[in-house]
Amino acid sequence: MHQEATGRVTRRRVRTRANLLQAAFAVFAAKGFGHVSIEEVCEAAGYSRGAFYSNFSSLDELFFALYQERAELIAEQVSGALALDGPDLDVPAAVDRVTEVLLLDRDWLLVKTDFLVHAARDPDVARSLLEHRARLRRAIADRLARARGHTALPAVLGDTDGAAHAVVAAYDGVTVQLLLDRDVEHARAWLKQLLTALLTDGSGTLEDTRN
Amino acid sequence: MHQEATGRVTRRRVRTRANLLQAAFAVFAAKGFGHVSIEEVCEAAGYSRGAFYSNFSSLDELFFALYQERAELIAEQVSGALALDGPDLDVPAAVDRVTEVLLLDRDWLLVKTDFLVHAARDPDVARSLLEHRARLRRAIADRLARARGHTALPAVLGDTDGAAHAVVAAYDGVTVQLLLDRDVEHARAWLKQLLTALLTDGSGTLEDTRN
DNA sequence: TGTACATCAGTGAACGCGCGTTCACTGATGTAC
DNA sequence: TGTACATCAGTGAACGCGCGTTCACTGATGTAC
Repeated sequence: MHQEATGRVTRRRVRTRANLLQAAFAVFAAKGFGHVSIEEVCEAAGYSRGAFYSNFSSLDELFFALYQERAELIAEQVSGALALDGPDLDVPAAVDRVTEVLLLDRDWLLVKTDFLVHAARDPDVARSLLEHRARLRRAIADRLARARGHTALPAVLGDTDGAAHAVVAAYDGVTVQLLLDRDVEHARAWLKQLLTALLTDGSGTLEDTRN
Repeated sequence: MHQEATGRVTRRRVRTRANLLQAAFAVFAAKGFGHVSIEEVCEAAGYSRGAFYSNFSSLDELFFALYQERAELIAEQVSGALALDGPDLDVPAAVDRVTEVLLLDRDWLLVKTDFLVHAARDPDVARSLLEHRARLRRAIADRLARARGHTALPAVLGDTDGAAHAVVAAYDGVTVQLLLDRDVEHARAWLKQLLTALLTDGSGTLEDTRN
């Protein structure tokens, strides 16, 4: 690594690292990880290239740190949105709040998808991403389990764990469409519809939100 | 463009172009579009860099041509899988066949996802990808419409068009998981389960196919 | 709190490689007779 | 079918730039007293 064996971390270092990560996020979102040079990140952050090498050993390492940081943030927001209802879950309200968080930031969706294709080619990175997704699913499944009895899940998906899987798949699927058509409102409505369809017994017809 | 105004296209040219595209596909799949140089594509195809410039003006242009070609191929296979049943659609059988085609080739999923992040940053490319997706959805919706009455669709998704949207979203969602865990059998079972859940009224519980 | 000193963090110049791009050339292909 | 000629397609050397990587140096930061 780059800090000495003492484990000493100065404030300056923390600040520089944060600045580099923030600048990298913007540059990655704008141009795509594959088309970004170390030089560009440093320029955007206002540092020389030496500063980069003092904090990271490669763009890959920075990208990994960046993803971890942001994914952690999102995971907390989702947990927060799921926790608001007290002990019993109000499924439609929770769907609304989670949908809001998940599709808030196009830049994040871009960077997240860049990270996906990156992880798809590196088993170690993939494992870490899979673990992150598994944690997210577990949080959803746990929350759904607490709501059972109040709102019945459709049997086709199996248990709450199956439902959580389906929620994540729906999120990923809607993300793809949103990345292409840039229509956030439509994506949100569509995701709400999908999630509601998946999480409630299909007794009510929803309004049509498609193009 | 690169051929003269005459529109004359020699066989040699066709062959070279096809060789370059095929080599590019392999190289893109292995390393990712963002990490591939023109030089690498030429080396893989066994041509000099001049040959590349004689056929394409940039890697972006080649990538676009490559995507169009392959996507067309897949679309035909899907259409074929949907058409096998004669006038009336056997939903479960069709789901099996389509699932088989869609998740057959990991390399294609990788390249396709690379193309997605590429398109997400270029509105012109995005439009073309959206049109391709719309065509695919229309084919699905048309086919579903012909099966109605035989197999009822769940009302929550709206009409056949809504169902087609959901099918594509499910495909995209499962693709993400497959890219990470590389478990094709699991992905296939999971996609079948999702599609069946989406396309039939949820009266039967399917076996559990998750990890 | 202030000063002296040691260590650290970031600078910016330098080096060199990979590769994008061009182009004069030559062997391959197609056409006319 | 064969030959002569014109045009085309791909070659490979050359140029130069962008940028990854290194490193001696210096201002910044933290510590000891």
